[in-house]
Amino acid sequence: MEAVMASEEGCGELLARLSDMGAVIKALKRALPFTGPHAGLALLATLHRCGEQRIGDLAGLFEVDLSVMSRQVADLRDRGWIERVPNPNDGRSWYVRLTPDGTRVAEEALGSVRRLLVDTLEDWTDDEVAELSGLIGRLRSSLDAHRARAARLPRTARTGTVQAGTVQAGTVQSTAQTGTAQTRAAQTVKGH
Amino acid sequence: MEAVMASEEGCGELLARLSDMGAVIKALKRALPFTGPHAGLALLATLHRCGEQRIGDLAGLFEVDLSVMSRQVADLRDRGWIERVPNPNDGRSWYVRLTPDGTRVAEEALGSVRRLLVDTLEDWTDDEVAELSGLIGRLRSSLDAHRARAARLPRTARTGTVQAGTVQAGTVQSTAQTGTAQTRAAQTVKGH
DNA sequence: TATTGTTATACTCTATAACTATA
DNA sequence: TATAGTTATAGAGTATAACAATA
Repeated sequence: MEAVMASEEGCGELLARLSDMGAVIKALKRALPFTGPHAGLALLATLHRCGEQRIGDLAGLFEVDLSVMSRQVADLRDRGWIERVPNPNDGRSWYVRLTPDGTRVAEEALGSVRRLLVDTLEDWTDDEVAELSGLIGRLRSSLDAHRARAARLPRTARTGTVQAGTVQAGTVQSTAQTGTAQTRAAQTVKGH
Repeated sequence: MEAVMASEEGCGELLARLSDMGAVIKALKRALPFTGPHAGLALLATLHRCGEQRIGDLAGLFEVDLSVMSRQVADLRDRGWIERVPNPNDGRSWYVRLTPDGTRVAEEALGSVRRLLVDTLEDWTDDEVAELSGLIGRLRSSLDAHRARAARLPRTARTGTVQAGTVQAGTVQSTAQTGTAQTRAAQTVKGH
């Protein structure tokens, strides 16, 4: 046993901290003056950050069932904050993107939380914040990679729903971070 | 503007990662073979780690309303995993602690997630895991401190419910980590 | 009068299953 | 036959408010 690998002790401590993290997220949500479903705000934020996405990919990104994302999208559409555009390459799927109204709402709400966070982290350096962001990002990558591994090897073949959505989620994040989003033109409709 | 303080850019990035963290937590919960309410497992874990606690303190620790914690405690009590003991110093409040059955359930479930985490973090060093744990813990401390600041200064006095619960939460965690938990003897009952 | 905890009620988020439409 | 998405339904989890008991 070398001392380098992640130990059960270390992971036990991390587990306890994940509970803290859940509490922090809850507290931030509560402090947020946002007139709408809070789950929807996270969706707006992602669309604002990463550009238009397919509903299934968004479901994978947020680790929720496709039906849940479908409902959230419908809700935000009713509020006029997002719109669906047909996928020219596949008549079954849709791309979802912010409307101008949705962009405004997203920017206002995000600005508000961001300022709250800046105030909260008054004694943090930007490097420390970036370090935390980086480690969380890596945690998610590790999780996705682990599930990809588990999906390749194990007990006979699976349908692949979960893994596909999840692995794609990581991809979406990465491309979005490097600015590749907002590709794919709109129309060429078909049915819908 | 020095370059050290936490910037809006850095906090915006962290915000996006918090969403990732929410997804990770959801995924871990789902992967968990636990026959019971998942919110309850977090509660068992805390009692196992920190020893007996008052219901109100647990509510603050998890950032939920007292009524929510009361219901969760009742549920776990119905399952025989926790029990309440009267607080000899205050007839209104109760301490909650694991039963032997609850201890077993908690250890089994926690061991399972811990092993999953060890597998997932196969390319992390123990130091990196500790670094992430530390930063998350500090994030929570900063949030609590910020709310304590906000509660001291602002718009007239408040009742203090939120702050009290929250600040105490931090205290509970710290003492527990240094092994001070499991203090306070049981009985001397009164009414109940 | 304030605080600890419980209970009733309602609302949000979520998953499962059955369905439609397209590939 | 498989996949993308929708809808119906049910189950967690949560907050608000009204309540009881103790400080």
